[in-house]
Amino acid sequence: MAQIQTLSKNQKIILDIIEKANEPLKAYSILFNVQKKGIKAPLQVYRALEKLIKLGKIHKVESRNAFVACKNSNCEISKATAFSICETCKKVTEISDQKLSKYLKNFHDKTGMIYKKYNLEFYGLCTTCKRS
Amino acid sequence: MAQIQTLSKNQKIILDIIEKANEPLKAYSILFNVQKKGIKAPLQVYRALEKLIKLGKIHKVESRNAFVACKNSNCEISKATAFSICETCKKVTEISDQKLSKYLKNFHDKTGMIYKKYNLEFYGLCTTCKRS
DNA sequence: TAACGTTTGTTATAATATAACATTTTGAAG
DNA sequence: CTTCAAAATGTTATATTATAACAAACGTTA
Repeated sequence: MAQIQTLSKNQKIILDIIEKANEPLKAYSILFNVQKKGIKAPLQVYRALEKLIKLGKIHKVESRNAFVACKNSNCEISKATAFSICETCKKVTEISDQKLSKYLKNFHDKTGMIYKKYNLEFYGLCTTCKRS
Repeated sequence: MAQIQTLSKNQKIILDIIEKANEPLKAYSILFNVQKKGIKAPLQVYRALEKLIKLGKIHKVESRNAFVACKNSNCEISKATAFSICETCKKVTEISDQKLSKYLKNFHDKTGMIYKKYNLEFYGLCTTCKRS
């Protein structure tokens, strides 16, 4: 809550739109939505997005080039994200599974590489689309 | 081996370049590389890439918009991919870890969604960059 | 050969993202 | 309160990534 105060004008406007959407938004669709509020250029949107990602307020769904609000207070500043994506209805949901995140946080391979961050995207059929 | 025979001319050319590269290649850098071989348009490259992905010969590294040859005979036709990405030197390696892939293949969340596919990207520091 | 799916070739354009530069706002330190 | 630096803004231009739409050729296999 205190942190929201530190957001700038553009950042607030754009976070607000992303939070109110019930689906990931594309940068240019955000741009279209905020033009009435005086944000005219792509770069203004991309800059706000970049900052919001750094703050962990939003995530980028990489395989969709879309941006979604973080529903998980435990994302640890955008370091660890997992999504489920329905290939039929395109619905994207942030997965919040303690076991999964613990498993991945502790994962290390043979090479000895240090992992600071990950992004996981599952694709499949959601329960609604499964039925039909 | 038998399968490689069924690849078309463009598909072979493009797979060959991706396999010989020791890093993920961007579509337009592939395009640049094959122009001497008569492939002139982006669409020719993208079409071949799409097919090669379907066949599991290559993968797309989503967060990089780049394409890399599959080093894993057990990717099951591109259904399950995991990469490690060094944020310093940008090196991308396909992770081949039985336990990890088994864990993710069997993962299911509360929603009951069926997962047919996933893509996981770890970001961090590789051993070489760690030292310096 | 006829019919079909796949691949190719081509032009044009859509969609996504960043470079470069000038200016303004903000917040903390003196 | 002023000054300074960091952050944010505004703007134009351009780079990068990807697909639409259409016509033609190829390769099976009936």
